[in-house]
Amino acid sequence: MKLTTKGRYAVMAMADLAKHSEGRPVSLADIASRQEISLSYLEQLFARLRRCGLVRSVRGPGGGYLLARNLEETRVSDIILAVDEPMSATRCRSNSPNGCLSDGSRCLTHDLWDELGHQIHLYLSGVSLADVMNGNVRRSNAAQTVEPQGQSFAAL
Amino acid sequence: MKLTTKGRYAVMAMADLAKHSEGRPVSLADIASRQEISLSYLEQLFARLRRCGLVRSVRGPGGGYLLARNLEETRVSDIILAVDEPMSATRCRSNSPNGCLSDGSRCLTHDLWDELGHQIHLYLSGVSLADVMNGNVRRSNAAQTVEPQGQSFAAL
DNA sequence: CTATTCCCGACTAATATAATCAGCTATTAA
DNA sequence: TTAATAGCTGATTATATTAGTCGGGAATAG
Repeated sequence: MKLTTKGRYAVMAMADLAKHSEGRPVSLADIASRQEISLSYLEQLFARLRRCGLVRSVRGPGGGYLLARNLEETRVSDIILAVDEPMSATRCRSNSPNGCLSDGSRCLTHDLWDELGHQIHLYLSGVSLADVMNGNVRRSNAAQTVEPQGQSFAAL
Repeated sequence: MKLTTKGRYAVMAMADLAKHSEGRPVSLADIASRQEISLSYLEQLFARLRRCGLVRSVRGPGGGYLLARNLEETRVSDIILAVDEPMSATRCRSNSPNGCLSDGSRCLTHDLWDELGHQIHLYLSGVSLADVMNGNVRRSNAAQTVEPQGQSFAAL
């Protein structure tokens, strides 16, 4: 799972859609002006969101987009996966479908990226649009096998 | 915390260094050829790693780089933070030092990105180079407040 | 019919990553 | 003292991705 501003745009737009739609379609032009994202760029993003079944479109005047599922079933991970293509597979240049030879064996960091991706997905698939809307997002209780180190994480 | 191939290169290189140094400096040329990364690019990365105190350099023939700390104290998060500059602060265009006004209130997704960054940092700061070397990486027990959904995470 | 809005593909611009190049400095060893 | 090694630096180029633009097309409500 790649984490770029592209996915952020998509989530912002979906949150905006969720907030301003009350059963009625919301036009991209509205979302664009509220979120300050270019209309054409939004169109590209929503094309993907639609293909992935996250939104439904309604054409013509008064048209726009509707959430295809309800708030609780729309997960942030789905949104990001819809618009961002997957990371270039750990950059292990191997072609074997899990091979990843670097010194003859599996490259040292393979499992790390694999597991990191898993962790991120785990977190984001546990957050729905409903959670985002309601501020049900803060809960810092992740994997905690190692004792924390005296160190700031200013930059996150 | 930005997650790009740049940080991956750095972690791969550090893992390689850890593996092939037995108290003796390892030259970037060796790492470059083993990991198939361009030498000059590695030099750029190691310049940062050195400035952040993660490695020590030894010049002259037989020189190269040494880990500045021991394996257990060198965390993956440190390596990535050293080479990747921090994410552009959630793309909230606000300047107020926590403001982030989008509709007049804090933008809807702010806390989400904030918390995601926190989660990622939490995970990566819990993994040391020693863990990477020993394969002590797999342990999928992250925040699990919401029941898992029937859905594949193929792409990570 | 006409305005609205989704839809689509191609194109451009801006930025970041990755790589290259030329030349320097410190250090070892012959 | 010289030559070779290897770190160090800044400037430059190449490539990829993100972000945005443009010009049109198709559906639909009024």
